[in-house]
Amino acid sequence: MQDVANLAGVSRTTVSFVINKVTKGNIPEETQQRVWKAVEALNYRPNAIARGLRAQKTNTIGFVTDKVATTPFAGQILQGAQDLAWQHEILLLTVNTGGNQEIKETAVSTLLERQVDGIIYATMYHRQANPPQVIRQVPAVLLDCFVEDASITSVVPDDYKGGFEATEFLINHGHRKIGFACDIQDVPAKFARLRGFKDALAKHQIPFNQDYLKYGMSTPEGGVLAANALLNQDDPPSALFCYNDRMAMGAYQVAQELKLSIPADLAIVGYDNQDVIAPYLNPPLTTMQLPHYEMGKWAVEQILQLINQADNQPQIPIQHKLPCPMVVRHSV
Amino acid sequence: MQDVANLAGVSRTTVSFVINKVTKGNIPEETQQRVWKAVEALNYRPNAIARGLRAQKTNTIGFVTDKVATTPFAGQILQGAQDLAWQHEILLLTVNTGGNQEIKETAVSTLLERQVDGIIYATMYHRQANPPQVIRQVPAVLLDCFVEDASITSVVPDDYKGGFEATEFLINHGHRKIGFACDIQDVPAKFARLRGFKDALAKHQIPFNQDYLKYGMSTPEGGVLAANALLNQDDPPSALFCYNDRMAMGAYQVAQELKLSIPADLAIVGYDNQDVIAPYLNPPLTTMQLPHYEMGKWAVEQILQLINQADNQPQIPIQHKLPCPMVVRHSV
DNA sequence: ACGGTTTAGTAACACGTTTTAGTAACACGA
DNA sequence: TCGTGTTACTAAAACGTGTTACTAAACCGT
Repeated sequence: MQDVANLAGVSRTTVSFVINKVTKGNIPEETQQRVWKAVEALNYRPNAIARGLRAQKTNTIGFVTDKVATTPFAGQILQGAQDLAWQHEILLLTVNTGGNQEIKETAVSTLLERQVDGIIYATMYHRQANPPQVIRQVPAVLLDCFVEDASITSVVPDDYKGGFEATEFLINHGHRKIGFACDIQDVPAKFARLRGFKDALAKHQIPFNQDYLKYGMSTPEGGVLAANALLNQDDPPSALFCYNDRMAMGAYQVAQELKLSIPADLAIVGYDNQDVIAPYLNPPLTTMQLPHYEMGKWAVEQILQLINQADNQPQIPIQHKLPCPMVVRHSV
Repeated sequence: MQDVANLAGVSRTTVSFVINKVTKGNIPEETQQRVWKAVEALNYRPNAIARGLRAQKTNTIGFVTDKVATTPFAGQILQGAQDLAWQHEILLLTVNTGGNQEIKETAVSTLLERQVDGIIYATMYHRQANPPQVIRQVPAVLLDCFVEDASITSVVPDDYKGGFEATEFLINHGHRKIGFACDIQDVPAKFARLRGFKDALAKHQIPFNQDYLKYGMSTPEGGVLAANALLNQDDPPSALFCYNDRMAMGAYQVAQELKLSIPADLAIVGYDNQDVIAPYLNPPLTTMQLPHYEMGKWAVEQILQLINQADNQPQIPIQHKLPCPMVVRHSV
């Protein structure tokens, strides 16, 4: 910067004013030109580290994930977060913990050492989480997870509404006998989707039938299991709502074995809109899309708000839900 | 830091010596204890930004990707890079450009402004790339891509060897009539795998048959196209090597339509080991795994080496290839 | 007692910015 | 001629570290 100042024949202060477009510096156009020429000539690039030290603000957001590799959704979350951050000239410092509790703690500490302006704490499926306490020292948003006492702003998919709409979609296509191939694990998404399922039935005066609710692991194998249980009974359902696309994949297999044609003999709706599965099943699967990209964006948006009002008295933390839009293909 | 010094009754210098374990400071054990107590009591956390400014080293590596969301591989690359970086207390500053050339330029500039110690430039499939020139101002490694003149260190999958081994695996299982469902696009991976395919045939004195080489897009639809062309001819192949798992998925569909049972009537080998496809096809697909995780690790390893010898005269850039291990399932 | 060495520590500068407070030079009106 | 206001600019103090060069005291061997 001193070199630029020398070349332009001004002081460092003036260079700073010009570069940062500080108008109250009152720098005439002609001088500004001189400075820019010098910047150009010397290929000068301001040092963001020094700037961060002085400004006490690094334009960096920490992004903590549990498992990034084992899920195809991570990329979408990250992309949403980055796209919005980029617009505000903010970069993401990413750490993933592999679910290891100790690493979680040190990850957040490390990010704080690096003076990030905020932290996004993301999990790869909708669940309750226990982020380290130190995360509260800085604006934070939980993504795809939440804390029990709702004391930290969080954003998750609206699984209830998704379950409701998926079911209603089947009803609106004339189905009355609708089975639910449900995840056997106790996760928030399961309970919400199941409630949505039941409420949609109730809304249309369809009694809930316990025989139309079967469980399996949230894998293709689990889908085979649940679909077999659902379809191999007297008076089987004519439509299946599957907890996720992988279970739906299993249901497709069962349908094929039973010589049921989709959607003529059996309608199927999945969940997740997993991009390597749903479009490539035969026929392509109608499913509910998880708003990963949108959650990423929302989280950054919210962090920015929190940062910009950080000095004011703390707002009460928002618990936000984003809708899961339906992707209609050909399985209904 | 001053507060810690006051509480421990020493100077800032001493605190710095203790925290950084600078032995030539000659600080006796007892004083060190006092300092650590004070650090603990005040919950002091060193400011990595200030440290970075002073040390002219930020322990940060920039990670530039083209498209992270549209591929399930991104997570594995990132994970590999992060795992190794974390061991060295280095964090990753990630930017993804969406393939936009202008964003590429500013992305690298932004990273340089932030004084990253090195830059990894990753693409999501093996190809030639044109990273911005400014990337050369700092240790850099290309991941899954390369520049024409080999002037930047790079790491890519060994597609030739992968194609060779996949083909030889089929030969060793008794197949002589082996078809290749090949990508129609001109990408480096295609040429390398095809060369591997031909060389494996040659090694075993099997003449290359032009009718056993058919093209299609690298999608399930493309797989259907190529597999149909390969199988609907007189004397069709008894085994198929597919350019990737998605094309293999299409081949499975064709096999089903032709009532060919896999692997009895038709053996299939894929490529990529895409985790939501390969294990869930019926039967599970034998395929070549792309070394994404390993490439991530290798890139960081290499960057660290480059950083630690940055003052010496420049080494000649390495062009590294990592093997694609075979994942044997039940399609052969 | 004395010179030299070790021990235990500190003062002060440097890293590259931003920003506050201030100053010369000049214009203008009375 | 003087006071006031504006314009164009700068000196210097932060921001929080790491490190070099230095010192005062204690110790040691002769």
